[in-house]
Amino acid sequence: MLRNKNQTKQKIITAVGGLLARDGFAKLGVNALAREAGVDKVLIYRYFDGLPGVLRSYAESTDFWPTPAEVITQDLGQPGDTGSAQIIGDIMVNLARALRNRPLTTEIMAWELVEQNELTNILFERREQWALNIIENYAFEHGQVPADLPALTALLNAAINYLIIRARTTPVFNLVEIDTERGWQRLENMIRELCSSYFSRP
Amino acid sequence: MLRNKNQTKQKIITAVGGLLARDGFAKLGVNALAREAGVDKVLIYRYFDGLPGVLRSYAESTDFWPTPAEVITQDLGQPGDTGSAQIIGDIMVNLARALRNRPLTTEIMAWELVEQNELTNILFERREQWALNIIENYAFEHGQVPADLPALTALLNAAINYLIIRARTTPVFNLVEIDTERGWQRLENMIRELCSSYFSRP
DNA sequence: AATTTATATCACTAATAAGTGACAGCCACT
DNA sequence: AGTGGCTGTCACTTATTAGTGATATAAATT
Repeated sequence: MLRNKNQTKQKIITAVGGLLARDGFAKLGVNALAREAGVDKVLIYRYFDGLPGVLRSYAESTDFWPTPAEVITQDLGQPGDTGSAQIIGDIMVNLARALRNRPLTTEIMAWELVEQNELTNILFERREQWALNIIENYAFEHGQVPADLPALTALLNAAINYLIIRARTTPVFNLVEIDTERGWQRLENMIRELCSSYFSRP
Repeated sequence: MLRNKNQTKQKIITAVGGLLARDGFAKLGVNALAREAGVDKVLIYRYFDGLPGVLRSYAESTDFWPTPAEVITQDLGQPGDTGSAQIIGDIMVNLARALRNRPLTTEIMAWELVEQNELTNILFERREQWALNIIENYAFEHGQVPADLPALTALLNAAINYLIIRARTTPVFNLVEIDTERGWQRLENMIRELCSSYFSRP
């Protein structure tokens, strides 16, 4: 027993990530968390005032969501800019790849579909902010937003989220392998093709 | 107490639907089910050998998934046929509408993302079968399948599923209202536009 | 060194879960 | 009428959950 409050708090917060990654949100409870952290559960109540408080702290301590730099690989409106369609397509493909490398975020995204809590609320806010930034950047750099950009990104983003969440437990969706690189290549190609044909429609 | 085995079994099966619709899958357990059905829980074990057995029977007794007729409103390859793009777009929009009218199916689709059981397995099989039919019909009627039809329908289908599941608990996704007719109009338009521009790409 | 304060542990309650064994009552058939 | 089997009820065990009050022990302050 380390008589060190901060270190104990840290152990608890770290254990949240461990539990989520290993057993998923379904098994995340006060007892399990205390066991995982190797700490008495009373301390969860004392230091965090219960599980929601732990989640709040955990949310602040981690960055679930990809950074803008991770997703926006082109300088919009700059010399290298290869055009609207490719930019949006790139962003979506990058988002898909970034999320596929974040099993913890995936887990929380799944959670988000079942119940709302501190973690999922924060994830929600960040995503909305993220979407807003893309729209605003795009509008700013290109003068005007085409047709219904929010609807386009909402659809693609929703598809990506679903397939990534789904891939945790199922290898195939609608005849496409969602657990292999090959399958995701097909999906990425389709995302790009959809963007490019949408932006160059008559 | 009705001394009638079949009627009791029926009450239990019906109660599954009621519980799912009202409280969601998270609260579906043996005790809750017995309470809902107004039946002693021992009978769940005697007649169905536990909860999984009930789910199996329930799955056989209900049709979660939209019928082909509900989704395919055009006669493919017939005089009225308005072209590849519109057909696929129609199918997807119809699917979205059909699912939006099936809160129970939505609930089970959400469940499907969290764990696998008899119910979700059956739903999975039907969906794959459904997708296969569309592909085959399409290939048959139009001679050849364009580019990567499975990837296209997988993406659109995934997007639809996600947004419908999501709408249970959240009104907005990526700046689009997913709990109103107006928001879904935007999404439906985008689905159609994506299909039409994809099929008419150079 | 003695006392106070912060840190961690223990032991418990109350609620709920899945699952089981023994019993009560009705019905049909002998 | 009596017997056997089917239908339903009750009472219980075991395990797990969230949450709380009292207590021990290490560290800091006096």
